[in-house]
Amino acid sequence: MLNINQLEYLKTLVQFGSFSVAAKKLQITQPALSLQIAKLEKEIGFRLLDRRKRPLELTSEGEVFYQKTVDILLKFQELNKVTTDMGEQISGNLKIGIIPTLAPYLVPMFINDLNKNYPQLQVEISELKTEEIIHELKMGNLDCGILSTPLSAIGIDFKPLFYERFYAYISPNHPLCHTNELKIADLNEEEIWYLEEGNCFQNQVNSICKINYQEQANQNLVYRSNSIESLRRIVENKGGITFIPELATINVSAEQEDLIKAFSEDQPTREISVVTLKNYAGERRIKVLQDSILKNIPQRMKKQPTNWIVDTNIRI
Amino acid sequence: MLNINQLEYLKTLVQFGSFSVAAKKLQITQPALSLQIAKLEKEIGFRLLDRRKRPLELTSEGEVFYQKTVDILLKFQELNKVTTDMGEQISGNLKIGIIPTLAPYLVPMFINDLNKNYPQLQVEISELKTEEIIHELKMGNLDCGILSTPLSAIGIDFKPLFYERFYAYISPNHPLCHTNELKIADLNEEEIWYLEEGNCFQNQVNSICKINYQEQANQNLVYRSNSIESLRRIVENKGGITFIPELATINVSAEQEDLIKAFSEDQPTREISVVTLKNYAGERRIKVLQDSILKNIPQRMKKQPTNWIVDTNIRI
DNA sequence: TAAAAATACTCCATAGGTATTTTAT
DNA sequence: ATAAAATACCTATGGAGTATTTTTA
Repeated sequence: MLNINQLEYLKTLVQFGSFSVAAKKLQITQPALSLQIAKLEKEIGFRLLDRRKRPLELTSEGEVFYQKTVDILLKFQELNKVTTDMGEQISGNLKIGIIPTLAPYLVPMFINDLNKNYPQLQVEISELKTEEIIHELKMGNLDCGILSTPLSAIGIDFKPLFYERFYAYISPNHPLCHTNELKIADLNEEEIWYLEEGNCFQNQVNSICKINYQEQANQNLVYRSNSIESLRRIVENKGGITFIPELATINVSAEQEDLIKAFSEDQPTREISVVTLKNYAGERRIKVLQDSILKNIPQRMKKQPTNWIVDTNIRI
Repeated sequence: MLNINQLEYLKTLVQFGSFSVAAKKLQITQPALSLQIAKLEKEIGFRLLDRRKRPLELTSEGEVFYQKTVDILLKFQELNKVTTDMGEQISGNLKIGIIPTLAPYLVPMFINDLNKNYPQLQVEISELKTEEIIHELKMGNLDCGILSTPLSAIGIDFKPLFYERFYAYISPNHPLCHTNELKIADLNEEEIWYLEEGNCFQNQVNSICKINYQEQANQNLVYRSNSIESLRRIVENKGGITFIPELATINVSAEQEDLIKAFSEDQPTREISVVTLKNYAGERRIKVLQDSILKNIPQRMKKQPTNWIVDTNIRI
């Protein structure tokens, strides 16, 4: 008789493309995994995987079976959420995906509070880009994501949490460092350091500056980073300008403080939301997360600004 | 660790409202069932059922859990259909619900052919009314239904199979038995024998005759039957008229033949379809059923008539 | 030839059985 | 008082482990 474990095993196996690697992830031995997959294949009467390929590949029938498998496991997780969500105190685990331009600043703000108030709740945080978060949500590998919205992806719901302004971070050697009235139009895009493509923060910066991506070969350093902190260091050491989000302006040294410049008018802002699958069954734990975050961020960031909310341009 | 069997057990237990009855249906002993449900409850941390009620009742948390359970079991059946649908020859089982005004005439026409050509396919047929068929489909207890359409029910697909005319069945003592030009308007609704309410055939008869239901107390016999055959016997013995569907006009004795009267103009017709859940995973076995039926019914019934297709007035 | 998957076997957890007691109408 | 559910205990199937061989990139 077909069982849930076998499906779980199949999913992991397909995800990692190797019996031994998947077995390790599943915390069982490789022979145990081989055996269960073999049993599953015998039960259903056809081969799920082509063992000659490395990494392993699904057969065409296996492909269909695998899709249904992912479906079922999702439903199963829903069931588990329902049960843990019903207990007296929130328990179980909460897997959160957070975009890299937010994670290092936001996580320290709420995580201790959350852990302290809900000691039974096992929190797992992964830094992932928006697309990755959506994908992992749909695969049932995450409970929720914290990322910038609006965003249109089928089967996904989002609830705005707070609003975060964009700031400029300007080298002390740069003339704009001393201006009082910084405007977007004053920025020279040749002097700006960028995040690697695929970060939604960067999409937004492009849209703010109306840049069409093209590699700038006229600089002697091209450094596309995934982290705001890296760019900040570059600006400090090599000059130039970068964009930083509001949460990155909190708890900085006095010298760094001097390099942070708000825009004087028409301040660009990004909306940060919690996203889940539609019909996600763990409402209560999401509420708890939301509350914990809102309790620990500056008051002013909670209300929707009337000015410029920069779209993410993400349509999945 | 929560497993599929336990969910299957829960579903059956809720369905039958008794441990001992459900255990029997599940082909296990009552203690085995009690134990598994107890384990399940321990695992999830709350009581699923109120044992003090008889029949057993779900607790309020149990209600939520049960809904998800039905969901999962449906998905699981999908998976099983996928696998059996993929094998060389069609195998597994096919649970069909057929409305009572169709079943006794249609089933004998195709069942031998189907069994002979697909010996590996275990066919289970239940006579059920339309609403029951829809409900059982949604509960995952049926693969498909054969009933009269059009019908609007969310999550349900239907494919027309054939078209069946309504005939009058008239007592030999009745003057209309000898007319050549029978019209709907000639019928006196006081003389007509009816099926019990809830049969879609009866809805259609009402609509044909433009009757608004009201118990006719002026007769010395009120007999609301669930079967066409019963009404036919009544007409033969007590006189009067009833409606019969076209398939009930085939393979009848010479005497009965004489009592069957077609309507001379504007012949009312019902559309018969195969219904499944949307996204039903066993497409191939449904195709096989369809082909077997179409192969064995009169050629003329297969083409959509231009005249009067009577609506079922079923909106679920 | 080295890493990965399959096979052989051993062990133990647990689902399910029988017998019996407890509970509820 | 009787029927239904829970409990106690036993058995056996099968999942997971270790050791080893076979496969294939």
